[in-house]
Amino acid sequence: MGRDFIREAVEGDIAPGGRFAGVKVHTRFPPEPNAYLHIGHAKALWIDYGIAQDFGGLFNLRFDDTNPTREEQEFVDAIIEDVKWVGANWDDRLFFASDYFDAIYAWAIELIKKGKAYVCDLNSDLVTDYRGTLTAPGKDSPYRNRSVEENLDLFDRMRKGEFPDGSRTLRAKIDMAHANLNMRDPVMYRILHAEHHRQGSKWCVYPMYDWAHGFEDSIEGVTHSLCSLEYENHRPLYDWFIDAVNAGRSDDGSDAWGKKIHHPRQIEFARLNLTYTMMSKRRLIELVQAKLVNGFDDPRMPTLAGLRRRGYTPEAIHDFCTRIGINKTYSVVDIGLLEHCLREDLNKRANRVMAVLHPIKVVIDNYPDGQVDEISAINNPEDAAAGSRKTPFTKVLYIEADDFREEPPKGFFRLAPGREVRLRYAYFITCKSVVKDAAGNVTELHCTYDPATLGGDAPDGRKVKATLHWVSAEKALKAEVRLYDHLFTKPDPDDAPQGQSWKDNINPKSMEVLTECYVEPSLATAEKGQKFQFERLGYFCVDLDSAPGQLVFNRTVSLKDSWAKVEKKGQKV
RNA sequence: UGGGGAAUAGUGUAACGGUAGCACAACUGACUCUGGAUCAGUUAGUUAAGGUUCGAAUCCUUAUUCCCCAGCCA
Repeated sequence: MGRDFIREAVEGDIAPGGRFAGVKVHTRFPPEPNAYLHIGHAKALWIDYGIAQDFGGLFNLRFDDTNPTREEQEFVDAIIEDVKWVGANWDDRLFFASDYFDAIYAWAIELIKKGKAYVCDLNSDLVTDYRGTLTAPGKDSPYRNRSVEENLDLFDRMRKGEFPDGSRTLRAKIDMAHANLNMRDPVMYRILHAEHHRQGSKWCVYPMYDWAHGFEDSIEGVTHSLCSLEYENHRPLYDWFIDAVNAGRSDDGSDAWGKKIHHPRQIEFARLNLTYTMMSKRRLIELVQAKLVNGFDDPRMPTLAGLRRRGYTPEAIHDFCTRIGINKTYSVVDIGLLEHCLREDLNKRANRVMAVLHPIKVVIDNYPDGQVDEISAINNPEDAAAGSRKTPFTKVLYIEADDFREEPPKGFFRLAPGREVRLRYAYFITCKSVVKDAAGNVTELHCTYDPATLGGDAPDGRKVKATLHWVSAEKALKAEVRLYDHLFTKPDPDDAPQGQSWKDNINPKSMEVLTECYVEPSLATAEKGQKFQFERLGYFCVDLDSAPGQLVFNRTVSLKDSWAKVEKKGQKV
């Protein structure tokens, strides 16, 4: 019960009498190494890997590197790191489509010999012309009926590099009038005099994805080729190619062409879309190249590298992938769900610390000069094992500027002239007076504290309505904090008026850098990537740019802020 | 106007002829040394019209809407 449609199909396939009865379930994640992985890939990855796990099967990581003009080693390395980080385990099954080029080439020769493929001299434009349209049938290439011998000779010379790029292709002989355009004599090989990141200059012809992909899965024994919806129209072609090779072959290998090759089953599902997010690889590359973000691992990017740097955890991503489910319906998931999964995970594991992002100075007038109280603070109320720590309290402190209002609006519980509040784990303080600069801005608060309230409770039982976070002005560490917001201002970045584009919807305030922040001294030894909850503010992690004495934090996600909601509502009225 | 898919609260997803459920969001309230967390509750849905059936989100028919396909990209 509650099983997704793919798992149901797999279950049927491996059941007695099923297509793969008695066979071990085998899946794969087949990225093209031409960009960084994003959260949408994590969904696909988690489906592929999760199904292999659930059925006690095998999972491969395979790079689909059939186009040397856009693939690079940099992306291979980045993808491996990302897949590892997400937590999918391919054991020793890391493969490259390019390692199968010889086998795939041999099958192409076989199809030529079987009269099912031919060398076509039409150039790119003419191939398009001959293909017809969605509603009109195409027409046969004039080269469609070349002899097997001529095709073999020409294809061999294509491989040897005798012809320039684009001058000829090897095509499958299917049906130029087919209602499915993918079946109108698709190109199997194109001539490309390009250096391949693994094959060097060995090849002058490269297989097209459609021709190669089914064989890659076949070679690896993949039972279930899971992919996104746009490949649904291609499935009949993959089946045709495998069937074409298997024609003249038998299970025991006694037929003319030998033994049949494995025929995987492809199942398609809808790719992930997120509100306020762009998932197109092309556009993510564009954002990076146009320097609209600071690289693929910019914490605002939906790339796995970006999410990791932002402070996301693999566990939050797993939870998210599980919750969104699998289907064939176009859908856009609320990014709030991703953030919810993150908060839920971080709430359990991130230690609490105090940090003041927009400091305002507080002087405790009746607190002895030079005195330091080591205040005991709980590291994580959700995890008793996390223990506690000491944090210094002194006469001069910083609190959040937003936690004080000279004229508090209705519903504001925090500090105001004459009001008493609690400083978390420390003392009750009462605001006595305010110091302003020439422009009338509040620069300093003078308060008194009640020594009897050490630890945060009043012996006389009196209550306060607010608890504020604070740091010692003298002992705190100065830090840089980067606040992030959605990269786009609209739930659908493509929602732009006539004449404008998605780029006009980029959020100009997606990053705010605060350089005057103060964090409690216990953070001096925080390591890159380490995650914390800054009490009452949100979850933060130490950025890659951080250095000892030069701490830099990223805001991963804010805490839910019900006061902000109340205040907002008050403004509307 | 060709072919291939898909339609369930605002969003995502269950229900496989038998009480339309869950999660996120939103809104109430309780509790709280984080206006956090937690807990309790509320609002809100089967694209439409016919048909089959004791009974339909589910089966049939028709319509509507949305997505994908005319790279020598993947």
